[in-house]
Amino acid sequence: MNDILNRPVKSARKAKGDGHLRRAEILRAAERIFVADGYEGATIRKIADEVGVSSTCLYMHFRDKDEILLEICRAAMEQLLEMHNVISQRPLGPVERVRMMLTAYVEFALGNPNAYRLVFCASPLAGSDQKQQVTHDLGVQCFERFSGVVREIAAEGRLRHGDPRTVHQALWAACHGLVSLMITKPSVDWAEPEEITRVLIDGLLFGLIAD
Amino acid sequence: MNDILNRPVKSARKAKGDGHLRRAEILRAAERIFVADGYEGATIRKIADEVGVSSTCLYMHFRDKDEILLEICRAAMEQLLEMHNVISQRPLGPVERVRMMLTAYVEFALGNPNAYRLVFCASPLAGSDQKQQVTHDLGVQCFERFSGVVREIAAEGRLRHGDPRTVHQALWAACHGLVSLMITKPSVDWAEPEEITRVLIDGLLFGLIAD
Amino acid sequence: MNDILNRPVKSARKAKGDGHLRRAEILRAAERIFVADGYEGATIRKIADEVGVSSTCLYMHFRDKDEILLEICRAAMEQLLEMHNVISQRPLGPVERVRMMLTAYVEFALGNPNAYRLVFCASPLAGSDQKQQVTHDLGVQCFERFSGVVREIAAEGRLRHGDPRTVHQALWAACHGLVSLMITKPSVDWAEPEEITRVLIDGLLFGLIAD
Amino acid sequence: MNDILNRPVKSARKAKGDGHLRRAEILRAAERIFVADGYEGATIRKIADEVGVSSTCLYMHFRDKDEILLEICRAAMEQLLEMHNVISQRPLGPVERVRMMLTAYVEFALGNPNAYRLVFCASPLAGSDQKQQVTHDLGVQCFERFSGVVREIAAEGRLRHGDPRTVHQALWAACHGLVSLMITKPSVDWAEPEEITRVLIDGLLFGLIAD
DNA sequence: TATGAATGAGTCTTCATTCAT
DNA sequence: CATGAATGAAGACTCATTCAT
Repeated sequence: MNDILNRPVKSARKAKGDGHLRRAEILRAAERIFVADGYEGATIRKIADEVGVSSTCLYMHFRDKDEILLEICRAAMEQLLEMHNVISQRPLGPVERVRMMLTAYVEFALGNPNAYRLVFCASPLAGSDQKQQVTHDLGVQCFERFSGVVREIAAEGRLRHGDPRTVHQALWAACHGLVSLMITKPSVDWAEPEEITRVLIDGLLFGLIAD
Repeated sequence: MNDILNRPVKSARKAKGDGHLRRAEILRAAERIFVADGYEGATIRKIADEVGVSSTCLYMHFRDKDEILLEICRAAMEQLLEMHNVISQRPLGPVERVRMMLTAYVEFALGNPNAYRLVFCASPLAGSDQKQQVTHDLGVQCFERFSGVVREIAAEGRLRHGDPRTVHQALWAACHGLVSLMITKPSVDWAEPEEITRVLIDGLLFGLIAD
Repeated sequence: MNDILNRPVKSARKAKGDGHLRRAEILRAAERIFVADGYEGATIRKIADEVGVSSTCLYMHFRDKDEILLEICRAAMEQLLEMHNVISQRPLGPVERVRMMLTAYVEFALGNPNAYRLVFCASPLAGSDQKQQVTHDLGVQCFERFSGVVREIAAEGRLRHGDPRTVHQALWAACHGLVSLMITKPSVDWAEPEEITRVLIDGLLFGLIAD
Repeated sequence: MNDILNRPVKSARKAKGDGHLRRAEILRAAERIFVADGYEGATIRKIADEVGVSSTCLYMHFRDKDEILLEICRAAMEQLLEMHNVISQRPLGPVERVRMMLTAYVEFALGNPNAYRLVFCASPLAGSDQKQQVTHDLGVQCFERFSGVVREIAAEGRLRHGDPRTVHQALWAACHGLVSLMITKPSVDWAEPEEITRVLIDGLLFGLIAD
């Protein structure tokens, strides 16, 4: 599959690295499978095969299946949160910051479709309590980042309709819709991502926020 | 060996009717389970028990599990399409018709969350080819309904930004985002459905379409 | 393995009987395996193989592994209890009844070593709560049968040492010891079962009960 | 290839001593676990964790799991045999020596319930050949200790019933029954251990041996 | 002497599906 | 039209054991 044949074969067993690497390798494989086959389809065996190790081996690095998938989410979401932190501290007007945040959100999601889906598209009905709790928390945490800046705008009396919470949720939802559809319906003849993102966000901000 | 043929057929279990009714009955039961437990949770056994027949019996009416769930989707989507048809023929301006369509779309999705999810949130990569094809077709068909009316608006030169396709996709995506988030994140403290729907759609239309 | 080749082969699947028989057949096979390999060694697969069916098939007749083993115990213990009931109602003196009961107990155990072991030799630490409860209840129920008749003897003032409970427990324990050792240590050069049973019981009764 | 010999042995983990001590340490840990969780519950991992070393390490001191557990039994049984040796050499009448031996046997078993169980309650059919052989030998060896003294009594013509072998086996069996029941049925409302032991042994000796 | 990493065989259980009647 | 009985493939997970260092 890769250039394994060129490396000096030291043993029948894999001896790739020292633990830390193997863990990361499993996470990458799990993410690929999860992306391709969904949560239920991402079985321990498939992941193990993809890595090229035994199923048992996964249990040396993760307590159980959930821990693997959850770890994927956590890692991805942290990036998103960090991006929002950076934007928050820029010396810009609130509308501009919201625009940047939403744009970053869309870009992030399109660049990390798998993790995005696990956190934002998975049914809350399915899966263990633990999983629910973690994905829910991640989602909410992320969502809350928009909250402050929208309230700033509201404080300036610039909301055309609705209260801050409603506007905040509507903005988030619209962006989520764009990315989730583009991810799950790739066969649709979508407009250029940047173009449609701009149209959607500009339209929304123009429609909801007064000068 | 088995004198069952001589006994007056008076099934202890069910004597509902012949065939057509049974099929519908299965669909209703399957929908209930599917709504309650999601796709993976809707096992053949559960459905059969809910109907009160043997698992084998389901296979007399449907080829396999997918066919059952897909049939549920098809039925649901037909309602949505029909609603759009009705709206299309109303003697109203195009913007008004778009507003009604989007509103109806959101209401429909919130009222049929599981069918909606199967069609619009499931990964297109997962599942059987048949399922993929069907859900994809249903989704696209539904999406196309918006297309005409947006082009009408564009023909009147009223689009503030973007070409008709982009606007059309943005509108759809925004509504999809609202419903899919409300469905998958019920624990979020959502604004009133009607209020947020109105804010989102009005904001979008105001932002994207000029008078 | 057996004369299966001579029977008219009707189908690749087994079609032995109508459910009731299969259940009994599984119980018999499970008992054989359990006897040979102990509780942990009696795996679902081994039992299924012994019966000649798939593992899955066992789950059509029993909820889980415990239910199988427990059913074996229950059935066996009922025989023992019934024997004691019969003896209780004989018009004999209490010492004679106790002697018969103990003798019957030993004979039963030697004739049903497997079930006996599951109920009386299995560690109370191992296994599910359900299993513990059931085997414990069976054991206690059985043990209690001796209780009444020993109290009768005590009421006649004929106990040489100890209170009724102590004597009762000592009698039971001694018989249990005999059978459990004969079962678990077959390689010991045991005296004739009837002879040693008689010597033990007569010795005990003589030693503990005055004329 | 391995310069470990040149390094100053100063294990970061444990520097308890060299080999002999570690072996003993493992045995103690294994016994704790074995006592708490039974044979099947005493996994290699648990034992290793209890000691604070890796699982692999156990294999440097013992061939396999059985060897560990067997060693525990052997050690325990040696104590019992030693006790019997001491009693044998006391200048007492044979009946008195038998009484002391049986009492010591019961006390020992109640004090070492899990070792006792492994040797005397485990099915001889289950488990590896090695284990069978060892536990069997231990059991028999222990059993034989009673033999001589009972023959002494018989030589004095004091057996009320049965031949020496039968009486010998009956005595042993009764004591085994008491301890094995008390061990496996702790929830029974047992009489005081000393009281019931005395009643059982005195009753038996009185019933089987004439003055 | 000890380890971290890995394995293969095995555990129970559940699922969609099919056969013979 | 419907069933009871059965199946094979797969699920997650655990165990004793063994490499290479």
